[in-house]
Amino acid sequence: MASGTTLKLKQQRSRDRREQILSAATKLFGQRGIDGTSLTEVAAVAKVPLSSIYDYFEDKRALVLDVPEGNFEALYQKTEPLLVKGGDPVEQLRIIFLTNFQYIKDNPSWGRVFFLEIWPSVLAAEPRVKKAVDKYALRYVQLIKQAIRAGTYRRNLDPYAAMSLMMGGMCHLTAVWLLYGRKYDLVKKGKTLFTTLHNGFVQR
Amino acid sequence: MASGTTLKLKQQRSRDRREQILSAATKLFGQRGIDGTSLTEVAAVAKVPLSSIYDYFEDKRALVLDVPEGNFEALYQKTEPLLVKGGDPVEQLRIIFLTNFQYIKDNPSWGRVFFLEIWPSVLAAEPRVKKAVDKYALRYVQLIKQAIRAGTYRRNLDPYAAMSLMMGGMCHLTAVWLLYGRKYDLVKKGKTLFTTLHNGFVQR
Amino acid sequence: MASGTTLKLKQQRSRDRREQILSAATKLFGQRGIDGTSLTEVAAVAKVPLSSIYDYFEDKRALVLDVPEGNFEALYQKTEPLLVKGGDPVEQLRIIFLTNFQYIKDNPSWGRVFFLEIWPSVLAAEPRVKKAVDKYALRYVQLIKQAIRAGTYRRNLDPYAAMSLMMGGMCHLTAVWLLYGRKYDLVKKGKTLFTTLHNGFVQR
Amino acid sequence: MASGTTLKLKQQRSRDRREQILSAATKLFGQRGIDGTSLTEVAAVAKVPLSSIYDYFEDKRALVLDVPEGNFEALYQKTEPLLVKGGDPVEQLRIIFLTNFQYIKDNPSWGRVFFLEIWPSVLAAEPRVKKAVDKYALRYVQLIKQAIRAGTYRRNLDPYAAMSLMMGGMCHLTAVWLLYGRKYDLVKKGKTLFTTLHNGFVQR
DNA sequence: CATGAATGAGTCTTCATTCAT
DNA sequence: CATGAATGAAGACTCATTCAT
Repeated sequence: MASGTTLKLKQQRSRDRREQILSAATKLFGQRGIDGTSLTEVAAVAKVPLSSIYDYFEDKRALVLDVPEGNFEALYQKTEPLLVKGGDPVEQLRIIFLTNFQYIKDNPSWGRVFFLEIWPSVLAAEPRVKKAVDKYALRYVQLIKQAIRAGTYRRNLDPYAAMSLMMGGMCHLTAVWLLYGRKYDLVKKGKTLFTTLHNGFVQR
Repeated sequence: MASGTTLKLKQQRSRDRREQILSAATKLFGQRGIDGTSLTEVAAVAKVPLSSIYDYFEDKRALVLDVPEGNFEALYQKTEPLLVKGGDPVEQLRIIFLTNFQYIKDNPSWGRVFFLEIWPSVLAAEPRVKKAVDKYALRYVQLIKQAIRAGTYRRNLDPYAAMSLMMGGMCHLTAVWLLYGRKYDLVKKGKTLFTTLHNGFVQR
Repeated sequence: MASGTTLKLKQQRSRDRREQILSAATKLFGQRGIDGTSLTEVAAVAKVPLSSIYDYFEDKRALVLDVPEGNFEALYQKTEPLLVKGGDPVEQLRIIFLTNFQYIKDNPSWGRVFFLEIWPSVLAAEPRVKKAVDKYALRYVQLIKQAIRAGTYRRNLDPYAAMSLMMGGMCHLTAVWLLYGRKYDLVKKGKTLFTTLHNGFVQR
Repeated sequence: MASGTTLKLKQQRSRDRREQILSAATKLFGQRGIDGTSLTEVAAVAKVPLSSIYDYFEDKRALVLDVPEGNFEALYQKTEPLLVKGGDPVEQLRIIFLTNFQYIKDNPSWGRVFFLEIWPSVLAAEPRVKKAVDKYALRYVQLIKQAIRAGTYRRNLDPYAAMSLMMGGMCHLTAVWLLYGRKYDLVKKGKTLFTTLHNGFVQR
């Protein structure tokens, strides 16, 4: 029993440390960029010995890749409950889009890392991240296709171009928001974005 | 006479070397990222001794900053002749937007550096680059405003959101195009983008 | 117990390496000058990897500054036991002066670095070194003042000029001794110096 | 004739440039130290193309060595007229000593280079400088010996130790004067130094 | 003599990563 | 699992010096 308890405690502690490291990494990567952040710094901020990072992550690359993965997971968990299964595809698109803005607003560090570091970086070609991004993008494409089939969006709308506009717009808006000091309400601007795009997508 | 010729030859040679370095840098920065590219590599690709880089650029930062500046210059020179002064603002917007896609298509290296490295990076906060980018973005904003005033675009269109969609869409489309091996016609996709956005912008 | 022993061993090893580096630096700085000595050379002589130097010293400057500091400490520890507290100020002056010569004789490397590199260099303006030097010089001044008050040294003796003569004489004598191959007995010459100066200082 | 005139003009110009370079070097060496000064900087201050330095000096070492030599020459020319041939050796010693202080006061740059850079540096072992310094020092020794023979200075005075005190005192005083911002009258302090030393040298 | 341009050899410094304990 | 210490490999940058003209 004792050893079982100890084990659990240890596992808990392990998870905590892992989180500490990931969170420190996210913060620092966002602030100074991935290449501008040394593992020594990550360790310092995470209050963990440098070499302990290697107990949780294979190497720096693995750590970098885990940052978006964990956040994508969290984003999904936030989005899922809000989606009314079988509901209007456009409404679902709207929810997904805006929830993402909300998530960025709540986790600007991650926004910074993802939109200014990971996504643009060649790492997006990195299978693990690419898969997550593709999966996310694919969802947009599918909902757009559904909306076309449902007759809400026009027949000749290119679902991929449409998705590019949604993701690109989000990326640009977020980048500007971050670079200029988060002076306005990101989610509100996100709504404007969605409306404008929606106007361009609908059947007349 | 002779010395004049010599001088010209020398100046020509200098310009050439500078171009070689700049071009090597653009290429490598796009391929491996700015931080992932060492000046040693730049020198090797440019077929110039490492220390010669310092004859033309103050330091690495200066080299990095010169990449977008030079290309912005070139982009302007390509765009300007195409613009019919006093013409329809929407048509001008279209030309500027598509010329940019054409330029990227012709200079994918630069597209890579700019859209995947410089623009998203904190460097966009770098005065010199920021100025160039702002100037470019402002042009979009102004034309959109003109189109609103002319009644072509709807009154309640947020010109900045609209610009974000145009630039973000371009960025995303380019990134995907680059990351997935330039398999399709970028300019054509750019046209689709413009049409879709235009549809969302117009007055009904 | 075991871990205690291990810790001590580790600490011992660390101290040793630090000493090795410091000693190599002292030697090389004296031989080739500070600027003429590369950290690569220091590492080689200390038989330590170059990057390990940075485990013990912040940077080259810190290493340079640690050379005089450590030796001043050692010099103090040699001098202190010899001073009879409350004794004759002139006798104390004599002891301090001659102990320094003895220390130089025993550690010519340090003499070289200190008198030919650090003291004359602008580094003497470096707060850390300046403080140590000032403290040392001040001692001379105070003892001279005491001797004046005691009536041993003449009323109109400028204590600072007197100190300059003592320190300058030591510096010059040491430099010559070093540059000309340590051919004579430094301490003996030091005694001559002291006597001559003393003659110039006393009340008649 | 014409060519002769041209030649002379050229020679004059050459001498000027040489002086410019030497003067710039003296200034910069004094300010930043010899190793801290690059030839590029010397060229910039001397307003001469970098490569022209090599038309006048074999290499940096040669330039460094020429700095004290030229100044020793100038110092001699200042001192010589003041010396009454065949006069009292002590008086001559005094004149030489004080003229040197005056020269330093008038040319603090040189003082800095010589006392803080060249003299203490290993360069003093450099034959050319060593010779000049030795010659200068020898003069002191000879005058001191004369004073001993004349019965002014005591029989058992070690002329070399006496000289060390004079030169060392001058060096130390100058260094302090320079490092602490030349706050007091150097020549006046020099007089105090001489008097004190003289007191220690004389026969009783 | 004059000089702009070029360059090779080095310097300090950083950092991801390993390993013994 | 934990961790302090160690290190190899590399990077940005400098500078004395050369050379073609």
